[in-house]
Amino acid sequence: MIVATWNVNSIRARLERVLQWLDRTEPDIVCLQETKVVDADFPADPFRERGYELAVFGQKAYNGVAILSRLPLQDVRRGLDGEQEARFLQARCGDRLVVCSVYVPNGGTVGSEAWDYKLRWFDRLRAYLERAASPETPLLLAGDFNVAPEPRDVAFPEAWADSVLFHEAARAAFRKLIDWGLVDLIRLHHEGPGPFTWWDYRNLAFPRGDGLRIDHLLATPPVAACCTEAGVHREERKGKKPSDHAPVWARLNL
Amino acid sequence: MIVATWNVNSIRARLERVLQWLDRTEPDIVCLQETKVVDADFPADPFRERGYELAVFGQKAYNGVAILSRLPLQDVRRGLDGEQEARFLQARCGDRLVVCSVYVPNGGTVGSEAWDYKLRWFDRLRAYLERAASPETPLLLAGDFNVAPEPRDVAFPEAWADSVLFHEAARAAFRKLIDWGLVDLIRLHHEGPGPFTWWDYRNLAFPRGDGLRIDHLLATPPVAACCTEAGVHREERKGKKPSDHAPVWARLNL
DNA sequence: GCTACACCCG
DNA sequence: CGGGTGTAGC
Repeated sequence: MIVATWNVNSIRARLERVLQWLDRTEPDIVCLQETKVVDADFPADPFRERGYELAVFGQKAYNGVAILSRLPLQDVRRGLDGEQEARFLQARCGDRLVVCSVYVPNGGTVGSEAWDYKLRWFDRLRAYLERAASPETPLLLAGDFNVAPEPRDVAFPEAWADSVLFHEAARAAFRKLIDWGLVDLIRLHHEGPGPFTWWDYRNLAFPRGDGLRIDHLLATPPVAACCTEAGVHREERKGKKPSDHAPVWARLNL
Repeated sequence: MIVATWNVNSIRARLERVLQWLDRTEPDIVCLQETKVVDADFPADPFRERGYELAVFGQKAYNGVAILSRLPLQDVRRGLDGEQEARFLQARCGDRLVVCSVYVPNGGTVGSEAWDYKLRWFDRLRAYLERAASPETPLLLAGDFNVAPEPRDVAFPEAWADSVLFHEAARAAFRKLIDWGLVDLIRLHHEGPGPFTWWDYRNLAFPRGDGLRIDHLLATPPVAACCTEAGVHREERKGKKPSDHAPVWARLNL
């Protein structure tokens, strides 16, 4: 089976591209972020027509997460410890695999209130895992973590050193999450540098090759053990009306 | 030769549709209205590539008129008696034919200040013709006049009787303009009702057939005498991203 | 740059 | 409804 995550930067603005990618990729499970739509307006029908069950958790203008699954979706949990922002959505796909679609706060600028919120959000996510999950059971955390964990995850690390996406404090928060018991599926199959998953819309970042790897598929060891392949669909950052993020995918021999 | 007028409701939003229509229609002269763009941002290159000379007169958010011509453009005049609003543009196309792209004020609501301005604008246009033109020389006034002159120019005349587009005072102002010495080229070839040129974006006006004929090709007798055919490209109101206006065209055996 | 949003306008 | 404007967020 194929699992994937994609920050689509508005599911309504991106619908045609997402559907075409879906038809080409045929993933079994997809986590979406920044859907930017309230649940009543989520364009569910084209996904249902393609055989997916949906769990959606949206809000008015920002954020918004969703899970598409060809396996039966159950035990849906919306929000991290009952927060109102639509950044966390969990569901069980099929018998055992628990999947979380995650959109970590960007952090604004280093030192801001938003920055504090981002670092705390990592702590709260780790606390949630400690209390509600176990590294021994099949769990997939997929989403936009807004952190490039290591220098090889940044095309020009020096230029990004003080940014919210690569600041040492954000990387430390990400590492603490990993240390709970998660495996970075991309790094099982790619040494790097890259593959990158995000290029700023501004400053010609994509043509200049100024990418970061901030979208991740993180899984517990029983899931990671059966990951045979993983990658990034970089071509989705090209052409007309791309998201600023590319999809990240992994093949699981479950 | 073919002459045409089209209120495009933003040349930037409509560019692809206008170019495709141009390639299919191959008009020699086109008057555009509601280009909604300052001259520096007018997308001139695709028109030049197709063999047109351009005269443009635009402003920031509203209005904006342009003339495209395969014949040499000369003697360009911008604005009606030096007004700032981009509603009038005149040029000579080729040796003798003078062409004006005209965007008459809508008029807001009957009785408003905008309504007064609309009626006066017609007076000023007539005064301009009296002082600067002659019914004996080749002149084409093409544009959105925001007036349906007669009941046969409105699909549901009773419903529109008190509107700014069909109010008796607006029709009288239009008639006075015609009486200077202009011929309505569409009415040379169509008895009506219709053909209509505008359907409100709101209230499902197009599917309900609720159209008005408010865009006109008005010409002096020497031009009208060689008009062999005229019509409205109603299909341009269909499909994706249509303008609310359809192009009006005429064939001149000049 | 490319999303949203609110507002103005026909 | 579908253009324009501006502002905010990333």
